[in-house]
Amino acid sequence: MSEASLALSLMLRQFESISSLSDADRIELARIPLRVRRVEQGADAVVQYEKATESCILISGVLCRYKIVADSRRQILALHYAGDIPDMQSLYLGVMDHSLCALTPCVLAMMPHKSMKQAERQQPHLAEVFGRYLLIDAAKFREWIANIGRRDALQRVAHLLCEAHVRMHVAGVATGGAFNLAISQKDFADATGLSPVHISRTFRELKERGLVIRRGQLIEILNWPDLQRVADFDPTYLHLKPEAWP
Amino acid sequence: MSEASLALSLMLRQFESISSLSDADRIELARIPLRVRRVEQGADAVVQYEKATESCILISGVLCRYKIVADSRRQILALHYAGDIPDMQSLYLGVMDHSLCALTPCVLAMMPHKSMKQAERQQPHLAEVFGRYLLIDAAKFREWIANIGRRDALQRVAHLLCEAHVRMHVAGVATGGAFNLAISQKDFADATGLSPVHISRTFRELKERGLVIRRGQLIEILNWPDLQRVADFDPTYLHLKPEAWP
DNA sequence: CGATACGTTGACGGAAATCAACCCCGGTGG
DNA sequence: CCACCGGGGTTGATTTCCGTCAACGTATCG
Repeated sequence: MSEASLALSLMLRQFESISSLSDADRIELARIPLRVRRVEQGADAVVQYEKATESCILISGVLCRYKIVADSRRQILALHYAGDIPDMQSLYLGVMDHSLCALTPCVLAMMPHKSMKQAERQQPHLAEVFGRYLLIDAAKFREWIANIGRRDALQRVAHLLCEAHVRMHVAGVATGGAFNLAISQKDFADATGLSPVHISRTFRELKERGLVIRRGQLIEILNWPDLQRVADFDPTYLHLKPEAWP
Repeated sequence: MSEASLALSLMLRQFESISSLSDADRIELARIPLRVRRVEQGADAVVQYEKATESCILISGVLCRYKIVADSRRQILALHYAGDIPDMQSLYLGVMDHSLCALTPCVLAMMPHKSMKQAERQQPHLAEVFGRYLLIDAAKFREWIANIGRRDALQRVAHLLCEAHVRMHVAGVATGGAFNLAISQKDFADATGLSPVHISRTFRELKERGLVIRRGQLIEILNWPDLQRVADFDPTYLHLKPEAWP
């Protein structure tokens, strides 16, 4: 399968997990021209204050949205996996209030906003789908706030892993009790508001408790029910269709 | 002015601060029937898992969106002031993934989703305005994440006050260097991910540094430029129209 | 092979949580 | 009128979690 057609099928699956698409919707989405773009690890795909004219589908790799605060500390706002559209909001919001960085080498499919708007006009239902996608994006931010604000280190990391596990399964980029998350402990730290050193200790504790093992890039979930319990994970906020969640 | 017409003018001002309305838009918005509802302090206006059929304009009081995590700790996700529409997203997202609580006695104007959808149909531009409003909502969540994740107590409280100051001015519910924020230190704590005791100490430090004084319900800003500097406050994320910000 | 990035571990320090006492103030009721 | 109460706020003492620093190990790569 070519990268562009892979991007299309990932996007379709993504939308079908939260909404329903008609054949006409699918055809219209397929009309959006895709330009493949590679971003090397550590490079920014989009930077804050930029004015965007296209959005991207993440075909492979892990990408994050982040902000830098005063003393150049980084806070990661969201992690994105294959199938995600991390900068959809730029379709409606002119200027970026945060940046996108490739935490691993990434392959993106760029969609011109012009074509996306055109698709919306042809199939108004697509506007609803895009809107729903963005609102669920916001719901994830809300959970992220609760995670950082009111959970301790163990719960934070556990919760992040729970969300990653579910989302990667729904997107069809992971199966079984393990998944690939090739990001560094520094990245985990910036995502959870902790320090890299403490992330190391936290993964040790997760292992000691028999919940999760991190082996290089692989996250192996040893005890899914207990992990959810420890993390206080309730996937309601992902607003998935019941069928989508295996 | 009646409460309902006050609600309308607050809503119009809110939308005009981030977008532009035509006369037709304004007329269509004015057609939405409003039902006034009072919520006493400490009561929930909307609760998690509920299926909403209307959204509200906050006419007066302070309202918050919050989540409860495992050990019944509360995390406030957003503060809302007069003119805000705190549950706009329920227009598109069936089930609530968080609750709304009145931190002070509140007066709300309830808008049936049916009428809002009708307004969108009559004036498609309104759908864009609603969408933009929701995307800016999400942008505030992102900044909230950065605030809690990577700033210390002093910066967090300072940032929260900066945002409140700007938003209340833009909404026209505050003027000059002081504003009314009748919420308890427990509420500040749950908003910033800190403890009430530490909020008390932090306000003391803000006063000692000559930045802000909190006198009962009144927040007096003593040194706005320095407060912004300490808070690392950059209002880009509010996506205001240049004219809106005095 | 060094060079470099990433991860681990231990020692130490610091920011904020917790605990507890106390204060102030507004309401209530004898 | 004043005693009593309760909610919020303040303050100090103590604890805890996590950050920082530093040393060391390990893997990858030119």
